Amino acid sequence: MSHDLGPVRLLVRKLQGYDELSRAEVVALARTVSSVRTVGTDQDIVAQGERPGYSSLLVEGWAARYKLLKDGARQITAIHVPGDFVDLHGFLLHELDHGVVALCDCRIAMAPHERLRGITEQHPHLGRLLWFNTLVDASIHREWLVAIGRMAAVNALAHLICEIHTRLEAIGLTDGPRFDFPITQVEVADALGLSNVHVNRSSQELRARNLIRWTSGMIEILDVDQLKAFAQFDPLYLYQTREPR
Amino acid sequence: MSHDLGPVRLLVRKLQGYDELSRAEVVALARTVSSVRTVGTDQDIVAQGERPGYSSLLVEGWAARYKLLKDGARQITAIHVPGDFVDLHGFLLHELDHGVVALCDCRIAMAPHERLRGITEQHPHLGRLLWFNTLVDASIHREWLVAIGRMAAVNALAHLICEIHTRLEAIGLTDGPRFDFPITQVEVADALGLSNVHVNRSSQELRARNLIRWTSGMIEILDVDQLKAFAQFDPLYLYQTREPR
DNA sequence: CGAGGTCTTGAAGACGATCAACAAACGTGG
DNA sequence: CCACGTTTGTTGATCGTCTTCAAGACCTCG
Repeated sequence: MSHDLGPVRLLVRKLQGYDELSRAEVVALARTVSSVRTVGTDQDIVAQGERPGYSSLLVEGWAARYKLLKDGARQITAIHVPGDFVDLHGFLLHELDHGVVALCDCRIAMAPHERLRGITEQHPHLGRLLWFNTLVDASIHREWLVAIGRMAAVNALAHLICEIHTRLEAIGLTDGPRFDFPITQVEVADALGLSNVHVNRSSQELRARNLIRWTSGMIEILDVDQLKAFAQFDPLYLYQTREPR
Repeated sequence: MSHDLGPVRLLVRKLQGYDELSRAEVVALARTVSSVRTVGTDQDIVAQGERPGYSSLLVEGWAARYKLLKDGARQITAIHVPGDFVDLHGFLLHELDHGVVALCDCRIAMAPHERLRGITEQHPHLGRLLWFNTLVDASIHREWLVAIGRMAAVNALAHLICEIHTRLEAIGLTDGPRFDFPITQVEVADALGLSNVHVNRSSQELRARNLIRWTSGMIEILDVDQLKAFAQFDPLYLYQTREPR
């Protein structure tokens, strides 16, 4: 059943981790998505202030939501991996308060807002799962607020690594404790509200503590339990539990 | 029409700022809310990890979502004012990843989750507006990430003051540039990821610049335009525009 | 009037930023 | 396959914002 779903394959897999999906719902979801396009590294998938008539589903590649300050500083507010909608909230918000950039070459599927609205009318349960999906985004925002606001840089970095690993695991994109991490230290810095220099030194500390290995676009967690403890990482906020929603 | 709505009065007013509400929808909303209870200052409205069968609507008073770290540090991830659902997301998330505390004496109305589910089944448009409401929460989270991650303390504080003023204005709880601000500097510090000492000094700077007056639980903005410029405050992220959703 | 919370102030120190330079890795074209 | 330029990662030195600790002033409410 997980074959041949095309662009929605990983999304379906992720949603099935939240609640059971009926066959009709899977079909409805697959029908919601139209064409697929590609976006190159560092290109905007959606620009800030834009009003796209569709939401973008990340099929392949990594992306980030970001906001710019007047002095050019950038804050990344979310990191997205395959199976994530990068702007499902655009369906109801209409005008986006942030941009979305491709962190590496991406394949994007488009879900027209009128069809999403159709789901809320004809498939209330599936509609609730999409709503749920945006609630997990918000939950991740809150966790990042804690990391950025109250944790030391090293611990926040460890936390981010735990989170990404856990999210990739849910869609089958990990190789045990190892996973592709195709983004730069500058981008991590913009996500954690730090300077690139300090991210570099923090990552060195994690390596010196033998918690991770991080080379050429790939991270390996050497001691999962210790890293989680160091980061005070509790995966509850990712809500990867199957319950009737 | 805005009289006699009881506990949902301010919520209805806020939602009407997002989109038109039909009479039937207002009635459905009013019927969703059952009893009202009171919660005293510093008491938990919802405890972290709880699974309440209802969502809490703040009728009167201020509240905050927060998370605690092991060393006792607290990060406030959202500040709520009357008319806000403090945990509408609990409807679908079930277990809360954070606590909610009353910042002053509060009156809380309860919306059972089964009735909220009924709204998504029988009133899809109203359901979308509730979804929308949680999307604005998430948008505020993102803006806070920017403030905490990339702005200097003084500017972040100014930004928070602009936000609260704008949100209170939408529900008619401002007196021109003045509004009740019934929370302590410690609580502001926990929201901005700062120490209370630094919040104190930052607030002094805002006062020295003649941007605000802040005395005995009340703030007055002395120069709205200058304060907004200083905070780089753009209210778009609050989505106070009426559009078909 | 007293007590506890809140605000304010000062001094010292830490964490992270900034600036600048260099090394390593990568991709591209010759 | 190598040469080259560009991006990314790394290091050192200095600086600044914010934290911590501690004490005192203020204020509010019983």
